[in-house]
Amino acid sequence: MVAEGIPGYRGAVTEPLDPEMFDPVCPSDLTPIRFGDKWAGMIIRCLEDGPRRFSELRIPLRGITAKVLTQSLRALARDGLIARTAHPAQRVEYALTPLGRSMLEPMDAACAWTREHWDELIDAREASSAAPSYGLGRAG
Amino acid sequence: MVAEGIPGYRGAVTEPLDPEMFDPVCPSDLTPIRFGDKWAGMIIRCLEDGPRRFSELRIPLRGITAKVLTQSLRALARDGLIARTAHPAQRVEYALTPLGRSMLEPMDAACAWTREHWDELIDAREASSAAPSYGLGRAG
DNA sequence: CAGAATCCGTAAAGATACTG
DNA sequence: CAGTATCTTTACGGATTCTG
Repeated sequence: MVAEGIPGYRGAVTEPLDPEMFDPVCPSDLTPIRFGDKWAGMIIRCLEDGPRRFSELRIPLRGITAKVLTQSLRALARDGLIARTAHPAQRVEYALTPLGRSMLEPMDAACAWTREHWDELIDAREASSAAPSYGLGRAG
Repeated sequence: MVAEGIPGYRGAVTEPLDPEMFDPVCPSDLTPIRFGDKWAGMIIRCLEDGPRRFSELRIPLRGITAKVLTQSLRALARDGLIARTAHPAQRVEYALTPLGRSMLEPMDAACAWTREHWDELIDAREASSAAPSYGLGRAG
């Protein structure tokens, strides 16, 4: 298809984009690499080694307020990624569900990618901050 | 170590969380599964099959304004994930760089996870909307 | 301790009009 | 076509105070 190409077009000849490719409100498309809110990933990571208490979570999540932490925990619980358990005496714990734990795999893949390409990312940023043309290219 | 455990604690005995585990401003920790802004992932996905024009990108990105698309494209270019090329006659194309293309791998992993667990996610949401207790558990 | 309720500032996003 | 400029709206997160 599109065998003839487009007049004057020298790039790759590709199919037009599907206008509905992001239409169904489906996270597998909508959030290709963006699960949850700002804190979700970090919370999941904090629960990796076992259940944690509310106050315990606030330590590495530097400066997160109780409100925001509560909101994030609730959102994760709503999606079945974590479970809340109230023990006697003001003790509440949060733990990964099997579903939540399974999320560690794609998370690790994302972290590995960032580590692998960290230098390239830094270099790109430095290059673009040096030249305020942020990578504007001109085709001759 | 923590061999004795915590008095009255019946869960898993785990090391305390490292207070500095998210301290270095390093995306590999900070953004375990959250690259870029709201649109970054979708833009990367749109460029998977080859270069695309500005207007072309606006189609599947339903309703994105020129301003927001410009901002997102600029941010991606700044990080070296996409390249901008201005062809003659008001024709500007955006294409994945090798670095940007390499991001498709972790993105695919994330998408695959979501597809695999889609039903569980839906079920969890329905269960929590049915019972407004959003998964509050009580330990006996 | 584990939140809930309220107020507030910023920043992201959207609408609209305009430009080379 | 590919943006820019400006204004308005909204969402997000933070600070503070209060409660069982």
